[in-house]
Amino acid sequence: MALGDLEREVMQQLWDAGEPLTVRQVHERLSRRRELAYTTVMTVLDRLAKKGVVTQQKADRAYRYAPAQSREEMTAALMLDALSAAPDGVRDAALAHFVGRLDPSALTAAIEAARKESAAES
Amino acid sequence: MALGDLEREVMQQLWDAGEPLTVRQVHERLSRRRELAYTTVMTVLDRLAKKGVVTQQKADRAYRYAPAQSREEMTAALMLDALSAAPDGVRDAALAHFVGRLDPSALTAAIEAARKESAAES
DNA sequence: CCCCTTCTACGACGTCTCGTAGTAGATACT
DNA sequence: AGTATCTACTACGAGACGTCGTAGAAGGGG
Repeated sequence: MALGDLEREVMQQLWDAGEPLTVRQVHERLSRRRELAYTTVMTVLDRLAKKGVVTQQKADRAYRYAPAQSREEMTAALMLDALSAAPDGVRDAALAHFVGRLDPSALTAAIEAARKESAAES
Repeated sequence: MALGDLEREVMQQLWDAGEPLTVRQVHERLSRRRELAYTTVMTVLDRLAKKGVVTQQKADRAYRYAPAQSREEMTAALMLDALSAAPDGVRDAALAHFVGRLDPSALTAAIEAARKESAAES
């Protein structure tokens, strides 16, 4: 599920908003930085919905769009995709390469956070 | 640097071979499973070279193609790309999500391997 | 009741990437 | 000289994406 540039910008707005947005709202926010037709935003939101990365809820007469996943979840999912693209024998080595390239303190912090997370959910 | 299906298959052959291959050699290997024109393989290798994921060395009169990176390195790089696509504030949480979704024993094994690796290179 | 605004639905077009391949031209072996 | 082998260049169809336009439903104000 690779997103295009504009698609990413739109997701950005949805995530930043923290609540479902209408096409008009997204269009307004994007219009602060660049000129875009209303229908362009609509098309992009529609495509994102068809891809399943945003959800559509009818409220009043306008649809409201919300991300299907948090930024963290989507990012983690993309990383997992990249990892699982490697054939079985290579996956461990690839993971080792990856962690080797991380800031060690960031890694331990992440492990700690993940541990807390899983403890909290049970 | 997202690769297409055929591009991935070609990379697979190059990695499996462990040595630089000519267009003809790659073509032969791929032909065992599917029918493909020689020039198709050539085009793909050329595109991969232009993307920088394989290197071209002239040997005799035929080019020989070799992966620019190992499978592990490329996979790790892709994971890092996915991670750095997240804005600063989200990156830590994304990493936590990622490690939370890994098999813990795979993770500790990877950390161990990475530690050994960095110790060896110094 | 009719018009204007607001939304969605659907189609369209240009550009890029990718899979797929043909043809032309260089080069070398026989 | 003729044939095989390689690279270079071009091409084309499909699909993704950025970008919009138009048509048509639906509600609010006069």
